[in-house]
Amino acid sequence: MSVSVPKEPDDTLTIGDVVRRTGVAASALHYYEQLGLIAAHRSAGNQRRYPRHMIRRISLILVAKRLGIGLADVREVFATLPMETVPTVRDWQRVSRRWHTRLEDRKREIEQLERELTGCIGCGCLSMTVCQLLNPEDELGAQGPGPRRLGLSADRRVRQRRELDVLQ
Amino acid sequence: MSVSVPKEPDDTLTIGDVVRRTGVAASALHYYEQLGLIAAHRSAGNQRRYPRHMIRRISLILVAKRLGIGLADVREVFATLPMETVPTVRDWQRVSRRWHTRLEDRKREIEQLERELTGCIGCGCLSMTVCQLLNPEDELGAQGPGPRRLGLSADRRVRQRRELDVLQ
DNA sequence: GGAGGAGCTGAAGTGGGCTTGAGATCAGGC
DNA sequence: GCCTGATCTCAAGCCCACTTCAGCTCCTCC
Repeated sequence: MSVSVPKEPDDTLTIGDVVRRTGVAASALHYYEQLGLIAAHRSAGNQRRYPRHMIRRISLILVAKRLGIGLADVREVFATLPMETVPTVRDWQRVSRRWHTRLEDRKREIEQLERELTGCIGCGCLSMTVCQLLNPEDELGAQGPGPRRLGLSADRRVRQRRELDVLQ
Repeated sequence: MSVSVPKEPDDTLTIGDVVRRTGVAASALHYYEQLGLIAAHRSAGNQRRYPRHMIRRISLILVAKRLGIGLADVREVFATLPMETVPTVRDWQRVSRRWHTRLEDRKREIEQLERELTGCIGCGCLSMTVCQLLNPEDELGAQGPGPRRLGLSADRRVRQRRELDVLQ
């Protein structure tokens, strides 16, 4: 805003520049701005002018997407990062460690599923004897009226949390 | 339909039974039916009556969900399974192997990300020297006008399909 | 035979992460 | 000064996997 640094033309990027450099569509950038994930100064004619370091924020958003992290969560993390300046190495380490943990959780989840699935291939699960994946109806029925569910709720995000609950 | 087996009351399940046994909401079952993933006979009063083996299909849908597989893909796989009878061990092995492959792909993806992220934590990426994750703008800029993107497509589903395309 | 819970249909709503469209303004090269 | 392409805003639309709702019928038990 009232930064004393004079804005030279090379100092900032137009939205088109950012689109070309990141591959993120202008409409997505608008959307991220709406969510408060990124910000831009405006030209005299009300056009967005991005400081160069904003590219890094956008890169982080893209990383988060690859990690399967929702924008709401990204927002939370970004709330701790400076919007007007380049984040420090410490900032980045904090974020990347946090996301690394997430990643490991997801990996553990997948490995669990993999074990179950591998077991199933071997055991010929359709006989429904000891399969963990295809929870047999008969056992369910035999367990009485208590609703022993398969433990999978509707929403993906909720589901992931549940599985984490189970695994930890 | 014109199956000669007499329908004894115990032979089929009401939608409520299925809900209790699988934990899947009735509305979701309606939806799956709409998509052709499951089917039910109807009572004289137009109520759904599920053959017992339909529980297995539903279990498979739940497994697919845990694997992050979309219903469209499930549908594709289900097209090769018998709707009116219990699938064979071979059928199940085919499906589970297919999904197992998927799972491994996803795991490899995560491991790749993990490596990148770990590397980044160590290298202090904010200096933007050799980071694979935070693709430095300067390098991009130095590479000339060619749109060297970050290589991350918009949609998760599209991305998954892309990966399949690449891997198969 | 009556009460009340279970089930039916079709349409609309939800949420995340955007895209598309309309209609207008801005920026920069000739 | 003009033309063209870039950009602006706001609203609406889209896809997926469901859920919710309204208004009605069915089934079971007493």
